[in-house]
Amino acid sequence: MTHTSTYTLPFATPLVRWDFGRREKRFFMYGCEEGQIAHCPNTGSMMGLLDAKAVWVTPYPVESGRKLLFGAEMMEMADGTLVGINTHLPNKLAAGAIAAGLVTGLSGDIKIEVKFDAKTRFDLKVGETWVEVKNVTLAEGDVALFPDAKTERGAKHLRELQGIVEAGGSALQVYMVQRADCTTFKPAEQIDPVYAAALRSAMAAGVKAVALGCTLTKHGITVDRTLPVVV
DNA sequence: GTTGGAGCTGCATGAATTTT
DNA sequence: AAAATTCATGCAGCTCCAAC
Repeated sequence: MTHTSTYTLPFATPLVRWDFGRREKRFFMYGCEEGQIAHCPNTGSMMGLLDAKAVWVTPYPVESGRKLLFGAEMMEMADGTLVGINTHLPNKLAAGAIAAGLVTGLSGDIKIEVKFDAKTRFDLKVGETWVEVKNVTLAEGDVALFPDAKTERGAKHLRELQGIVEAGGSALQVYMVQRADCTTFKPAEQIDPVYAAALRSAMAAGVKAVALGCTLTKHGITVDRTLPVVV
């Protein structure tokens, strides 16, 4: 490959920057000034992101009916790195990136939130390949890490993907790295060794894994490169 | 009888706060 | 010290009723 295609997901309106105050009770992001309260759309622990110097928020229209008129989208770290925290976006980003041809060896119709059986659904199905997407926000140096907290579910998903491959199917795990300062991806061995082992096992069985890197601005998120997955 | 949609309930989420 | 509660939101899975 001599060049890489990209995919950009623009924000509906440009984000607004607040000096970061604190996160409270899971759902609230406070700026430093009076009245700066935003909904936090990230269900995770957000490890490493809560000493940010700023939070970038998207304004919601009054007629949206939301109680909070802002939603947090990105954290700005001390070194200026922007980290996307909206856990609803990775599926769209992955679908767009795949459609744009960023992931080699994948083709066919892209469907979102596809039922696998009565209990399980996967984030995407591309042609005959089942795809699970994870949002990555944690990094150590230039290494992106997942998960940022123990995730039994995540390991379960990997075992399911492995089951698909062992039954003769095709499966892919996508890590959507919503920050621009990483050059490789690794499972977070220290945080969740069970997950790391499950990833190695799945990959050995033939589950593909790819990490996609993003560049973020107040106008949108661009998926612009792949990162090597090192296990 | 069958289908579709509106509208409701309940679940899931993590951590601080409050109650027991 | 442990258990329950709270917070906003999205979504799955219901029910109910109207339109065929």
